[in-house]
Amino acid sequence: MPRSASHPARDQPADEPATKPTEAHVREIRTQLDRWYRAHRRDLPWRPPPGQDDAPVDPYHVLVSEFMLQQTQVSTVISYFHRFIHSFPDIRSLAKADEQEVLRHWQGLGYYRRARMLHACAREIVKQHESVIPSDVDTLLALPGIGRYTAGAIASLGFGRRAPIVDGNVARILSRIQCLDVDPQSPAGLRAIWAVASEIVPEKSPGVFNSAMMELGATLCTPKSPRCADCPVSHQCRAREMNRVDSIPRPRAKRVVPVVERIIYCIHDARSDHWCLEQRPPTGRWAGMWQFPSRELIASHTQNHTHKTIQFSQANDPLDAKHARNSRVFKLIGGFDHALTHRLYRFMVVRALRGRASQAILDPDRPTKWLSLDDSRSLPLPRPHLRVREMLLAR
DNA sequence: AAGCCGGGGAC
DNA sequence: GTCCCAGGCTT
Repeated sequence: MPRSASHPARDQPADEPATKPTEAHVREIRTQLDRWYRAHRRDLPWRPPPGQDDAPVDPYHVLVSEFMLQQTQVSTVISYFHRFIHSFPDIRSLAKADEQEVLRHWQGLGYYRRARMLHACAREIVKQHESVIPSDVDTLLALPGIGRYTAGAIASLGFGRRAPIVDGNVARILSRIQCLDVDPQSPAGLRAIWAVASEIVPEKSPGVFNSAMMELGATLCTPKSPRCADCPVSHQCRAREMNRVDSIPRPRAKRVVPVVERIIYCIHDARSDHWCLEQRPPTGRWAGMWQFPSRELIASHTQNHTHKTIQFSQANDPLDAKHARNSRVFKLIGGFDHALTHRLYRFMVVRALRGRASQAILDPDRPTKWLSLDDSRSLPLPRPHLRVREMLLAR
């Protein structure tokens, strides 16, 4: 790319933003960030012990933690990580585990495809790589569930390889440091950010540097109200210099959230004190997990959902909600909302006695099991159905 | 390029 | 209530 002849002083083409920090800035950012991180970092179970930041870590721990940390905050992951490593201490034990058992350890964490991907990834490593986790980015990228962020994280944090990473934190920090007014979600924005990340990651202790970037984003350089006064690289931050920290990166566009009304049938066999659970299909939301039979109450629609009380629309399900409220077979026992990122579920919970009417609810294409509430703990259930089970146990 | 996929922490 | 998080896969 030729430099602009009309701006000979600039070190960037005139038609592009300044995407490369100067060498002096890069040196200072690395130095300050390293010093700050070693002094202030949190102690996390997949990291080396405090004060031993350059000590080797188990790449398997990095692998598991990075899968769990995709789109998930550190504080949420910690307890799941401990239980997971306790049950599956190494790549072989994970590879030979039953998928339902892996899902059960993921229960409540969300984005359940990650669990199945991690399981498939472990099996692939055992099969293709003699149970040794690959250390180079390209080999890692070929494994299921590993994209360029996770590949770079495993290579740098787990093996000390020089590899850039860009997650939500790094994207925000680099946007601010370079004052990049781009959409960090867009391909163009991501290209620019990855380019900066590639320049800035050092040869020496790249894992410490990458961890430091994410730590900074999680604790100081937050989306709102960043604590610039405490930031080790505030003097290298162009957004700070331009007084644009609050507008970079640009907030993403908000979306309308559809409301989905569903009815959950807790079908009880009084003789055995067993309850009916059905398995969800192998794809889509909560894939492969088990639930109390649930059916849509009304077609999804968007609406203002600010009311506190559960108000259900006119039912069009086969049994009719009015019937469900009043009959001897069906009894309304509660309702609650469950918010996902792109949907709001409004659940009505009904207890049903096992019989012909309740049998009509079941989808013949879905596997079912009749279990005591206690025994149902052996199955992976989505969060709303964990809640339903607690409702039944409390009765 | 856009949609899909959970749940919760922090405010 | 809001925003968004140690993203990747599918279409």
